Amino acid sequence: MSNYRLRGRLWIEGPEGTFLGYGRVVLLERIREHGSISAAARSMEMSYRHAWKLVDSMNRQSLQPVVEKVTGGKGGGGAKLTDSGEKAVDCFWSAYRDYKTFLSERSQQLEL
Amino acid sequence: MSNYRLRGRLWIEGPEGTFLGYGRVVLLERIREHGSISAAARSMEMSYRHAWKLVDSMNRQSLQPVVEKVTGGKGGGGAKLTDSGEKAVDCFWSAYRDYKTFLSERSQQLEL
DNA sequence: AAGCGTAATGTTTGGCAGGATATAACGAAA
DNA sequence: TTTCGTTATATCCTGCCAAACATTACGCTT
Repeated sequence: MSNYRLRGRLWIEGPEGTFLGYGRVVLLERIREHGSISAAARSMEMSYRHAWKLVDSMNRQSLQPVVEKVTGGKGGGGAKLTDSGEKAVDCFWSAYRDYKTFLSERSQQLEL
Repeated sequence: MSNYRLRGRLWIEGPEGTFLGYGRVVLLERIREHGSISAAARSMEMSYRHAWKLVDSMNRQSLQPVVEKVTGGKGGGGAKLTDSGEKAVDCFWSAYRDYKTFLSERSQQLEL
């Protein structure tokens, strides 16, 4: 067995650059779990501002928004993952799994 | 056809982190072409310092050095790609080709 | 009307990777 | 012994991006 292994990063590119990546998808799942961008950000030690920008970027690049947001109101508002968001999450994880498989298999064939 | 496509980065990881990546391999090829680290760096608008560090990192992580260096002497010295370096370059490009193919094929299957 | 916690957005700060700069060591060739 | 362009290495400088901080808007609840 070799000292070396193949590694990489994967993302889905949209009109404005990155649409979905590992961190973005985890953020979406946290939003689903916590019901707000701010709670999701806190839960993963990300600044609210950064989280908000990521959500904004994803929504801008998606025909249907991935996250629906309510500002003001009971509890100050919140955010929820849309059906389109769920689909995006699934789509990314599916590609991510295949990608991990590829890296793992191709790693064995490294000749050095 | 979708507005989205899969993109990624690929590298070969060694004991100290990145061993070979796209930029590093191009640097190795430039060294083969120009016969010195400094000329190679100039040719790709990379600082000598940066290029030197990359070569040093690759050599440290390889059983056999990928680049042999001569300091002083005719023309001030120089550097050449070793057989081991050639093999490393080939190995990376081979994996890179497969990676590109994977990304391209998997991109078509994106459902969003 | 006041309070609450969130969304939304602007401004400032800080960390650090890489570039720029400087200088020494090197050794063949003239 | 001088010259030359390279390798080798330390130190300073800078541009960028994320984090930190600050503020406003919002609308339901009480």
